[in-house]
Amino acid sequence: MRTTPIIEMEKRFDPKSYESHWQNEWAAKEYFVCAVPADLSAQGAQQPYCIMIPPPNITGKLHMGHALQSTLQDLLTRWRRMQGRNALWLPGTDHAGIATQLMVERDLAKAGQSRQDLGRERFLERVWAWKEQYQGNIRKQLDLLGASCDWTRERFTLDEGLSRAVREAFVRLYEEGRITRGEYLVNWSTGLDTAISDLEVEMRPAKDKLWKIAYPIADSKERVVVATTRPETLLGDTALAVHPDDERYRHLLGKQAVVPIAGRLIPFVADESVERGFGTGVVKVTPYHDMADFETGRRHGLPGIQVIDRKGLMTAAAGAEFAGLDVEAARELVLVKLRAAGLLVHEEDYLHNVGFCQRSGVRVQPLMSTQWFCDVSAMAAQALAAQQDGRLELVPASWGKTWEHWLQNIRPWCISRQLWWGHQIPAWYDEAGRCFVARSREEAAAQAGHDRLTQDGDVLDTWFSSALWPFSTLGWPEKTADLAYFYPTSVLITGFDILFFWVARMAMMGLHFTGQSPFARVHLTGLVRDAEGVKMSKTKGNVLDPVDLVEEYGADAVRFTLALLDSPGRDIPLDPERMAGYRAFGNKIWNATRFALSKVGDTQVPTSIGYARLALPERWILSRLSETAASVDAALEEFRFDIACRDLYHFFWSDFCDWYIEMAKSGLDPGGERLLVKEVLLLTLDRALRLLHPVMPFLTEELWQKLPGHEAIHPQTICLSAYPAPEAAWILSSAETEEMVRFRETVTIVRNERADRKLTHRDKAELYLQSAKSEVPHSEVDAIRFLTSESVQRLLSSMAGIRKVLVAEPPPGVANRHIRDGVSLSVRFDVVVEAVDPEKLRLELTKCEENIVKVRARLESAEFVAKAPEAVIAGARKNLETLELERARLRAVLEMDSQAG
RNA sequence: GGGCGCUUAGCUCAGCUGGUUAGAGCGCUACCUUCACACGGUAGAGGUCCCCGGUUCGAGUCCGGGAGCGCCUACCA
Repeated sequence: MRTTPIIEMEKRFDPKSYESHWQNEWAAKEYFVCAVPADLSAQGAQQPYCIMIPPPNITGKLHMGHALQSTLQDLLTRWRRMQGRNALWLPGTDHAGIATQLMVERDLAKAGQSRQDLGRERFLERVWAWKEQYQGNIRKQLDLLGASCDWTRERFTLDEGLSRAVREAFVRLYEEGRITRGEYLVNWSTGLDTAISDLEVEMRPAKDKLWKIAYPIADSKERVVVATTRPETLLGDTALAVHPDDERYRHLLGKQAVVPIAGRLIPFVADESVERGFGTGVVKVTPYHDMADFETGRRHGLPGIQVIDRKGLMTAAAGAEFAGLDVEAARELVLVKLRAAGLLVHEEDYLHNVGFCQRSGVRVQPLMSTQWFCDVSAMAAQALAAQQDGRLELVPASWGKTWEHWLQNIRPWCISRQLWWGHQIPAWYDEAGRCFVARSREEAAAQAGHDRLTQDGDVLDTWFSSALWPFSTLGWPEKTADLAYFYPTSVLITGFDILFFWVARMAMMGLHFTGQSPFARVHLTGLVRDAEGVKMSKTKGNVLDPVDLVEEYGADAVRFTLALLDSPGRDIPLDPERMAGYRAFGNKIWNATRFALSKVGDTQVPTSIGYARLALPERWILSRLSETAASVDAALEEFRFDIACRDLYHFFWSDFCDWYIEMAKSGLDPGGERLLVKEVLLLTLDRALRLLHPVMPFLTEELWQKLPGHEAIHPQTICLSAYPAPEAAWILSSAETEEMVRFRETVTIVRNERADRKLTHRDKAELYLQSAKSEVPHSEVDAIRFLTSESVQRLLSSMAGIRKVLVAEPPPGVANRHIRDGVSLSVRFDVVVEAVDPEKLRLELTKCEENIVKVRARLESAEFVAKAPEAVIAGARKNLETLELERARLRAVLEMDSQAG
């Protein structure tokens, strides 16, 4: 027999000492590389499980949101992999059109250059060089977090394969008549010099002014007053609108107004969109510079006049003295002239919502422009139906209404962008201006009958390629084995902030092109905020960097914290203090393992256990282990990562460390050995580490590899070992559960008595037991027999400092008498003890009496007794009994102490 | 204007289909350097569950109304 072996483990764990080692090892051994099974019909063929990473921007750095989502994706992937699924987590990056182009342009600007100086071709070379430089960053950061991606399948949205998918999708949608090219009023960003989609417009309150301007009526002395926030656009007015039922203005219908300054005559139109109560009830209509007016103009067949150009400058159509002025200057000049003409009636401060370009921050300028549009109405109906009939489940389900509302009110998607970095639109024009949409230049030439073609200079909205991500990454439009096997994917995890940008569009495209929802379930996470709940932003300086956090707390603590804080439908306030707490949890796991290894000698991790030979403490921890395995599984099935982590934490720290290891100690002592304690210790530790592995992969691998005989569980790695399943046979019987409760209560009573007297664990005590009633039912005999048994006495000795358990009347002077299930327990300390603080006792007594009143009142209510279920009534009765006994004890202690004092 | 969510201990949050004296982490207090762990142990203090009303034997939990906060959405110029 070996005595205490030397365990070469530090007292404090140090994540840095092993995290990168294991990440390298896992990558080198290709544990996470997935393959389609050769024979899908074979018995025991693995079921696929697939998650597509929401591709981070290629030039980007991972932020806390990525860290959160990656943690959850990895957690699910590792869990399913251990459950035996062929689990693929496919990584990749997004070319992020505008974001990336802006970064490179900013870099160019430092050298005093613009992209136009370089020209399209050389500029794109520059961007590709950037891409090469940054590509590896994302992987490095995911590796740091412990991500178990299959990097052999890494994809990039501008890869040849994905680009082919983009062209294919575009051409098919064009052929179906869903994609069209035309001139419409679009959201124009003068900051980016491109059109943007509705989603990229951010509505923000802006402090403006509301001006009231008088328009003379033609052939009349009358004037009509109009309210506007944009007087400069009156140069492009083509009508004035009033509500059809507005008595004040009915007589004007059919007449004409004179546009101030411009002098043009414009008609009055009656339109129901006009709010009679706002302003004067008369609206100027500028179809080419206002979204609402565009619609009004269409309804009434009004022409439009473009007075502002794509740079935000006034056009010649605005008049010679305005042409070339920017909007602000033009406004001032218009106001000066109106004042001079006596037509400016009123001016007031005005707060209203205005559209800003999300990316560049400038005010969006509605502008007439020729763009490509995708009519998504039919696809939206599909996406809506999929959600409603359950093919696509949103978690939390509360997002359903938002989903419905957006899809029901969807408008055409402007998909062209006046940028260079991205998928160039697969449309070619000949000298005659004819347009040929085709999969390649050759195909377009074949259509045209000649090769004198120029490709459309615009690129597609980045989200167009992202929308194809779940299947373009698997080889679509080819009918690949990957696509057949892994598609549709199992789960999507992403932030609610891109529900429309990305999730809805993937659903639409996926359903349209493959006939299947691209994912069965979508888990939408909240936003990661700072400790005070404030949104992280560079300007506020409260941004936490996942890389820094991993450096400080270790990846496992970061992961555990993020997963634990992910409660459904809630944002995540991230306090680094909290991470320190879960780093301590890592240390706890480390030291529990260290303890076990120092005690088990040559014992190997058992693969099965002789359950019938086990004593109560061993049975109890196996029962808790089994319950935990069940609850963690159930929680993960529902994406309740918070519950899963809490249960694991509680099981490991409270059940395993605080109770089981303490109980195991006496069972390991020479002379008092219980059967199979070492085996159970190792078995529990092995399974606990495996249960924890999906959320804390590094620590668990490091420790699991140290367990003697772990190779029998899996020859190589915990990553591929089986996830522990609940064992129904290990659940304690109710009689055994009662015994365990009794034992724990007894320990707590003794500890309380000791603490009340400010004694230390060195002050030993005797425990006196008696039946509390004159007649002694069986259960109490059992209870006393249990508490006086040798094994329990040994446990009470090591855990509660009880020297001896006696069945006898406590000696005089011992007033404390706790009654539990008909057994009275009194603790007598060896040392002369101080009286318990009477103030505290009186407080307890008061509380106790209040409760007695409450419970008694309930039991005396006839209705309660008549209508409440049996169990609840019995519970209340028992409760009352316990409270009354407690009251008696407190009174006795108080009385005795007062006599003594 | 429409929709959604939140309001529970000093802080950040759990509380499933209503059922004993409402929980966790951190923080706080007291005692303990006990041979796995001071990133520890034991014990403890701390809450009119936002307000009002209703249903019920019983409401943090269900229903109605209100207040405050947050987010999404929207053609009152």
